[in-house]
Amino acid sequence: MATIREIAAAAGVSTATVSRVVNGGVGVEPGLAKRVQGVIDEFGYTPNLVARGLRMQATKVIALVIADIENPFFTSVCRGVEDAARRHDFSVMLCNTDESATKEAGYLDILAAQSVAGVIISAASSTSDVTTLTSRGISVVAIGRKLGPEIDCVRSDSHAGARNATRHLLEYGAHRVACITGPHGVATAEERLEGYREAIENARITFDPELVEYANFREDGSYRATRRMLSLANPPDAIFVANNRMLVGALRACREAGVEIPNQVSLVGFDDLPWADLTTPSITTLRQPTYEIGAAAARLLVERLQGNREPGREVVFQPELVVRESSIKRAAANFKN
Amino acid sequence: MATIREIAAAAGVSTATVSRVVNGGVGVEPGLAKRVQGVIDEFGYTPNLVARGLRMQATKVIALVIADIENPFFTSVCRGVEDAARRHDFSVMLCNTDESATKEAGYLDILAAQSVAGVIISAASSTSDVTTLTSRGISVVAIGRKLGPEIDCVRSDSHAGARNATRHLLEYGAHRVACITGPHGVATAEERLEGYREAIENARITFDPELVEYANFREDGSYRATRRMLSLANPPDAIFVANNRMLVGALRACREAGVEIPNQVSLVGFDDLPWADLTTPSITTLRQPTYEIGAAAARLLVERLQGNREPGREVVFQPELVVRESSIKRAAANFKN
DNA sequence: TTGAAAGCGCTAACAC
DNA sequence: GTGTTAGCGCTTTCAA
Repeated sequence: MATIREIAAAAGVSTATVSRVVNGGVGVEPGLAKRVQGVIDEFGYTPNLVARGLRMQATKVIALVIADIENPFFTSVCRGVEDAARRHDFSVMLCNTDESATKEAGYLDILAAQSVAGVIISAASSTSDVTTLTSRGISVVAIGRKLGPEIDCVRSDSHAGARNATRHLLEYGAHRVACITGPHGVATAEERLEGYREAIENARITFDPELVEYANFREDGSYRATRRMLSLANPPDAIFVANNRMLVGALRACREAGVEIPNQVSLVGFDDLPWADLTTPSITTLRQPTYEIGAAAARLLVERLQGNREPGREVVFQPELVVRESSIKRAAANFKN
Repeated sequence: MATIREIAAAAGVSTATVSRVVNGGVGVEPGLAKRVQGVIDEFGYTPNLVARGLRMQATKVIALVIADIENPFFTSVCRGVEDAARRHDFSVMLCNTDESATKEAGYLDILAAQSVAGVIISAASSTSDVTTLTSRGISVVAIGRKLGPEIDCVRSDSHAGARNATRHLLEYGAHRVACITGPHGVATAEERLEGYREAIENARITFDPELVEYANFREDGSYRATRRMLSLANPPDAIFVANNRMLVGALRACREAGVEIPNQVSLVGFDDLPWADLTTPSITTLRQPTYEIGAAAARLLVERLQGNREPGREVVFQPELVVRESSIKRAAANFKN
């Protein structure tokens, strides 16, 4: 691989001139620039990004740290980030923490040591510590929840979404609504539970702890939770499930138990699914603008990298309730019509 | 952020000694090593990976270049790669090419310039050129198809899988089997079509070009293809769909057309889906060991990085036909029982 | 066993 | 407008 020195030698100029040409050619006499560019093309020279990174103390890489790469929510966010980043010549390094605080901390160390330009993070838990990054001047944008007063954040309104979904279930004929939420200490999980609880209390229904379970945001967690709830002496007639992968587990548990959806148990999930309209019954979900969330996060980050020094900004999206068949009990639906 | 010089100064030793301690402490007197380590811990020093990368002309990063991050196949492969890579202290940089040769070429340039240790690539098309990487001594492992005699490859047997799936459809009562495959020039797409064709010809059925369509490996492509086929004067009574995202499109088109599955049209998809058992009817698919494919690719790559110089190796997995409801016509099923 | 010093490839003062 | 040169932080001869 050619280095800048070889190009300089071949073109009969200094490395500084080559560097200038590579970086836009400002302050280089056009004729010379053209000649140098010719040599660059001829050799197929590309600047060594590692050397440039060392010299500049910054790279053109932004990292995206997500909790679960197998969740369509995050992959869509990722596309949003990537498209926006590319427009500003950043490449995106994706790190998957598997919802583990340890893995997350490991990645943050590596990212800091790699001098990434900035980090977009969907923090694993409330104990997540991004000072590793911020203390070295690496900009951070949070997805999902606020990490601090000075850290930009893009999120959707989990609280309102959960409240609306639960109210919807109650309005459409459910009397005993359960909630399966994510892990303790995870902001989105807690907020969604809180929204559920608020809707329950607004409806003057006594909150029943038996109908609430913290699970792991994966299929297996909600599968077990749903099985338990269905075997209760007084089982729920509706379940609000706090993310999309858990919805799959709940659906599977209902199927296996021979429980009819929505007539015996209604179902609403948080986060849409690409196939939510293809099941029988189709699934009512809270849709979030996933791509836009990613794009907004990247935009905020790029602005920081371009020198923006405003205090921590926050972009909040409203989830949209997409009503499908899984939440409309027959009797209630008839009643409504 | 502390540098090696500051640590050296604080410990009263040379940077060489600090470097030795950081890298395992061989050849350093144990007492000294301990003292230096104390200072390192006290300062929270972590070596600058960019500087190390420049000096070593190699980083501890491997890149995974995939065609479609929204495809569960790739995300699962990704997890396999990541877990295997982490065990050898590599971090994984994920690049999504969107099935675009241009994006792919751009990423390969960047990766080369970043001196990544190695690249695992699911090449976008047959024109993919990895010499950018190999000419700089960067090891490459291909996923999906062989990129050259010296390049390791991990793939599943698309040809056999497609043949089996098509034969299965014919055995279970279909007479006019269609095939929706991926883009022209994409190896997996061509091989799956070829396997389909072989099964058709083995069954002494005349190959009908009307029943074959190249689409884009996404929902919308197969949606359009399915609509066209269903409106044919002599429509198919079964469709073999060459990947999982396209299966969704086919399913949706059948639903909208009011076509009953499997009795009017049977369906089989290549690649399993996390929810293939949850639709009504459930979907017959060819399951590939996705996680293992990723893990195997990472293993091959790490071996190369550790000095393995064998000629190009190939690991081939056999897809498993998971028969569910979408491919068993009622009459035929009765007949079989 | 330890240290001095060169140099990885690049950019940006600064000098001309 | 162009060149000289220092130095980013690290590893690694080589000498002591």
